[in-house]
Amino acid sequence: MTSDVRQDRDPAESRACDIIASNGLRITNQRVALLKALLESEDHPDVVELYRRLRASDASISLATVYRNLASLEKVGVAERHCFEGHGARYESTISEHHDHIIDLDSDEVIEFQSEEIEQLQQEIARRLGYEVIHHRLELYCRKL
Amino acid sequence: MTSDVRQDRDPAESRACDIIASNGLRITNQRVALLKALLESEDHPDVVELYRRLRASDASISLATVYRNLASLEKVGVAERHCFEGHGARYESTISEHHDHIIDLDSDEVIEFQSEEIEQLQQEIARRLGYEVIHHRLELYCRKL
DNA sequence: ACGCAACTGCGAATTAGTTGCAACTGGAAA
DNA sequence: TTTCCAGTTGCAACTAATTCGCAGTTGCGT
Repeated sequence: MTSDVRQDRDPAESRACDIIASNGLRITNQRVALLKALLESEDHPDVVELYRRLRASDASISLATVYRNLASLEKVGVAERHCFEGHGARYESTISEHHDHIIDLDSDEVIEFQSEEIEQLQQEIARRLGYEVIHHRLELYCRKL
Repeated sequence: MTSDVRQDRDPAESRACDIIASNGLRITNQRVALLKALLESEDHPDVVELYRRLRASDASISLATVYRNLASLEKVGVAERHCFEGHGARYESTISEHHDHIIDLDSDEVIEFQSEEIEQLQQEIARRLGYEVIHHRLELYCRKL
């Protein structure tokens, strides 16, 4: 191999690799390439789009590997799968801050937002019903004003 | 036909039929049977489960018809499709009050709740970002306390 | 350097949902 | 009520999305 997988310049990448490794998964070239692709993505790419981007630098990576690694990264909590209405599965890394999504119904654009206030209300509601929130998912389907 | 489709005893059913008809869709036996199945469901059945329930009273209904009618009912706003994590598509009728969902991660049970406060916060956040909320989706993945 | 379980590419298989088509049927108009 | 036809249906074939088996490869602990 010509590139050394362990050169973790990006702190987010290094952090993610620690999580991956500490879950007993190996740091493979394909895995790291996928991780990088996710970390670099400003958008919320679907599986085939990620596959396309990865093939740009590694023509031999297979779609099955992309699927398998997305599942692995999701399992250890490094990636998140979204299934917005009317679309297939889309992914993003979860290394940055947690956020929820606004989906522009006209342009399909996805905008991220955070609200500590909503998160607290969610926990309060759950607690009132005898539950603890492990994670959540909030999608606002919107149109421009 | 032995049963008259127009005998709308249930006001919810009758209301839904009005919406369906006013959207140019026909009130067919299969459609009404599906609607009834959804209105009667306390749970959030998936497509095959609905198919199973419908076949109990009409052995000739086809899975394709169930798929097509679920899409129709969703399009006119009478049914809602959910895609909770780790599960396939599940449906419920939207004739009753709007609500969001708590998903019990251990039992897969789904609990419904409402929060006017959260809804208002959502609208406020969207407005601040230049958007109007058309509809939304909030899922709390929880464990019992 | 060694050994082996984890991982990978490939293509076949599976699952979920859609579609073409000929026959059927609501329901509006006559 | 009768007619008429676009909307609807069952069936089977089909597509898209995802998973799986397998043989060969490769991280990485020792």
